[in-house]
Amino acid sequence: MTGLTPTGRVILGMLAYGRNTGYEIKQYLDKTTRHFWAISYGQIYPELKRLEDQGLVVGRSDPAGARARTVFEITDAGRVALENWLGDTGEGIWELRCEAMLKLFFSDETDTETTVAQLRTFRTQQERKLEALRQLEPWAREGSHRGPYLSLQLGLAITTTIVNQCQELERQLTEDGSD
Amino acid sequence: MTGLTPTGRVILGMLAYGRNTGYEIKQYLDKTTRHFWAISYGQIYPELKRLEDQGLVVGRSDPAGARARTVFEITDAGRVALENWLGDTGEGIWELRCEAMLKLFFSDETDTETTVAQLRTFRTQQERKLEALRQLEPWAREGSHRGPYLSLQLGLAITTTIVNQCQELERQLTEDGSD
DNA sequence: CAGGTCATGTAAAGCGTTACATGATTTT
DNA sequence: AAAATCATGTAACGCTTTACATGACCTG
Repeated sequence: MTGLTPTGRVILGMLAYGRNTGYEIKQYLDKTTRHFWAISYGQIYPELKRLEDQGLVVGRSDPAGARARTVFEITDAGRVALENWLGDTGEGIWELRCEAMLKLFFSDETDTETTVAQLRTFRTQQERKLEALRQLEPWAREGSHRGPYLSLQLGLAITTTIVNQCQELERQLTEDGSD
Repeated sequence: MTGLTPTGRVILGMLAYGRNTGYEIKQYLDKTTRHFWAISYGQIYPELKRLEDQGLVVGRSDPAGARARTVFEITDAGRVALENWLGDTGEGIWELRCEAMLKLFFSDETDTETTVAQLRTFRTQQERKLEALRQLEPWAREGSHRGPYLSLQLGLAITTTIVNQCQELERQLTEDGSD
């Protein structure tokens, strides 16, 4: 009945949160949900069209001067679809794809120094993410929406743990390189 | 130069770890790397063929009775490719796709009870994962390989944090429902 | 006037899952 | 004899990224 794709759900949510052009959706998404749900222009524009075909959004041309611009709004049917999704307590998508963990898993095929170097690269990557999330904190706490702050807390907890655990593993590997 | 796809790298690693049929690779992978890197039969068999075309693995037919079976082995060139990958300290793939966090992010479009219910579903899912990881621990610790245990420690840390943070958020949401 | 940002879109390719199809062997 | 496990594979479909293409507007 829903027919709503994962991407469609994000877009509907973004529209409900007042982001109303494809461009603006992408900007906001890159700032916020990118850490746990990324999408690209290649999906956004076709999906907006599909959602309009389904009557879940309406777009009207609203050029800024000579620059083309289509402003979208969520419809009542769209709101119902969004609420249905948010209310569905079935298990949702959970996918982790971490090449660093894969390398760690296969690290018996290489030497300890290389593995430590891999861990450091991974930790640096995650520290950068952590920094980005931390800079988001004031904005999320002071905003009128509670959701972004809730999800940010989860993101911060996960990323902090990864950084710390990498450090711990680095320590383990550099310590007992003796036996 | 590499041409090695992400899936190809996993399979090469699995072969190096002594898993030598498509079926056995899938079994082992479902037991271990599934938590941070999943692949399906639909990728394994075609990829084994591609790797053979590239000279990175060799397969020979080794039927058990009348049951067809192809046993693969990693070649010297395959070992080189594997080591190149493991030695490459560039940043690897990191992708998280978490619908629960997405729902949390958009939770201002629904009521608090629904959000708490979502958190509980998510936590239950992660608790199940945690249990599966914990049952893997003795095997990983006592095995001849160190890598699986290292990556398991990371997996346990991440999943534990998710479970705890969900609990904390549930507490936050059920407490200050008063103001 | 150059560089950055706003804004929209498409095409091709790659990646991956799901569902299906088949059949032998082993365990209960 | 049924059920589980071993074992291999394909086809269709869907999702996503990357790269490309275009052009207007704004700021220094």
